[in-house]
Amino acid sequence: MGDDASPQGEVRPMIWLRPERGARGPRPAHSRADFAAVAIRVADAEGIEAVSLRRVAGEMGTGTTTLYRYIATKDELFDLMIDSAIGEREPPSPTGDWQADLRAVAYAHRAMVLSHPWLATLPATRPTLGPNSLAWLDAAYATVDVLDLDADEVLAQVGTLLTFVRGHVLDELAEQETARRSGVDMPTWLAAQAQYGELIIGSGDYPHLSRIMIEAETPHADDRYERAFRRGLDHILTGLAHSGR
Amino acid sequence: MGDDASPQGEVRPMIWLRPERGARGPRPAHSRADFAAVAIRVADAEGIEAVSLRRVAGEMGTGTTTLYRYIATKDELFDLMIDSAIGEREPPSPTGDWQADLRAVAYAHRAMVLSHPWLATLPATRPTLGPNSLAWLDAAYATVDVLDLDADEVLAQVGTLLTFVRGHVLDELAEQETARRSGVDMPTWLAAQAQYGELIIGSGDYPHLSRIMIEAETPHADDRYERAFRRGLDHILTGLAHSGR
DNA sequence: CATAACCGCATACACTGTTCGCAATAATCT
DNA sequence: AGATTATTGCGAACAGTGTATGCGGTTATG
Repeated sequence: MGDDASPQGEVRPMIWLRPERGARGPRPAHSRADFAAVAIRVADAEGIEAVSLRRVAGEMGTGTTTLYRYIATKDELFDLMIDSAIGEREPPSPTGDWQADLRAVAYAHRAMVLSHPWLATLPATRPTLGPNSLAWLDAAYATVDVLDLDADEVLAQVGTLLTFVRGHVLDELAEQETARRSGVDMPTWLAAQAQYGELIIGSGDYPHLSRIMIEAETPHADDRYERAFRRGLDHILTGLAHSGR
Repeated sequence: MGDDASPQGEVRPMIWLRPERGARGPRPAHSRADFAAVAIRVADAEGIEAVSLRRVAGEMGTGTTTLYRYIATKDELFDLMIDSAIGEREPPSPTGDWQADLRAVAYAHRAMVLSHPWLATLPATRPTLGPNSLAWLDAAYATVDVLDLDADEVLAQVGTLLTFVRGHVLDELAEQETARRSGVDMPTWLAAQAQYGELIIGSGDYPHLSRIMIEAETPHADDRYERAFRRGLDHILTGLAHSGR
């Protein structure tokens, strides 16, 4: 019988494969980029949870379901937002010093996500494959392409780095995002958090955790995330340098 | 007037600080753990998006709004799920070989998330601070506590590692999760994906990306994620070993 | 010039998280 | 003991969501 074991029918081609407008009908009044732009504005100002189809449509003066002439699903609107935001910046161009270049890519990536916090949470389990995302990925690969490593090694190295960056920014944003979503201001939230810390230490369980919380200075510094990021990068780049043969 | 500049009122204490039941009223018919368990069952079977308050309540035979006697918000149900799932496994106990121990922690963490895919996406911007989560964190710190590094170094090292693990598992799950959510089976989805790959290569933009896609062998291997994970870990551990003085 | 494809949109549907109010219950205070 | 008070379970209702369907007007193709 062969392999027609697939119960489901066709896959809808992803948005990047569908033409922006059909060849027949009237000229569309807007563009994908338009909708992405206003959605980004809303997300930046009020958080990703404020982005609803009705809101975006309203903000642009069109009927709600008009959006479905441009996207097939809300997730596709997110795809547009992501790729559009990534397109705001040019990926740094390689200088030949691969360590410095990788650092630059990492910092640029971090800056990008920090300026659009919703970027950190959205692509969680959705690959971002729009043209701008691909350009950045290409740039990342370009920086290590000067070494003559085999392709698999390059893949692993860039993968490790980008993976770390994403994870780090998630941590970095967790704090302020949680505070924002719970609707309290940072000082209040930090105080509540500190109180819980005391309780953890006082409980006597978690001895190692407690020691760190007491002794470490980094968590109290204003630039703690900056420092954690640099240190993490150091660790990874050192690792890369020592394993490239 | 002092510093009442905080416009918002009180912070609702997080769920771990509120008693499981009040001292006054009738004995509750269920427990937080009960609700967490059934929510986990639903999420495992049908994905996190199938977890709604009505569904969980119905699955347990209670009225929908009864849930609000146990949790204050849906996010808190997620908190319970996360900590409960983490509690299914004991964190590995240190042997003294810190490199091997960190590896063990990393692999255990990965296994945990792979067995409950929704764990990867949920805690995105929400810190998980339940008792079981804290126990795991403590275990992670314990493994590197044998070295006499200063607290800040420990913090950075463990942070780097866990950050990497989380990011990696997100990648690892992205593929199957996207396929699942779009409702097609893996072969169909992979075929569609490969077609897009051809297009990327054919376009001529993205030269470095294309080279990797063509030359690398890892992406075609069945155990590609296994290998990527081991390689990433190698990079990081090497980095840690060389920077710990 | 008929036909077919496409745009914008109003209506409707099934569902979501959450608020409110009320009867029943159990611990506490007088 | 009896009155008081905090809590539990829950039905009803609300404001909001993403999306399917169908219809009249618009544009290009045969």
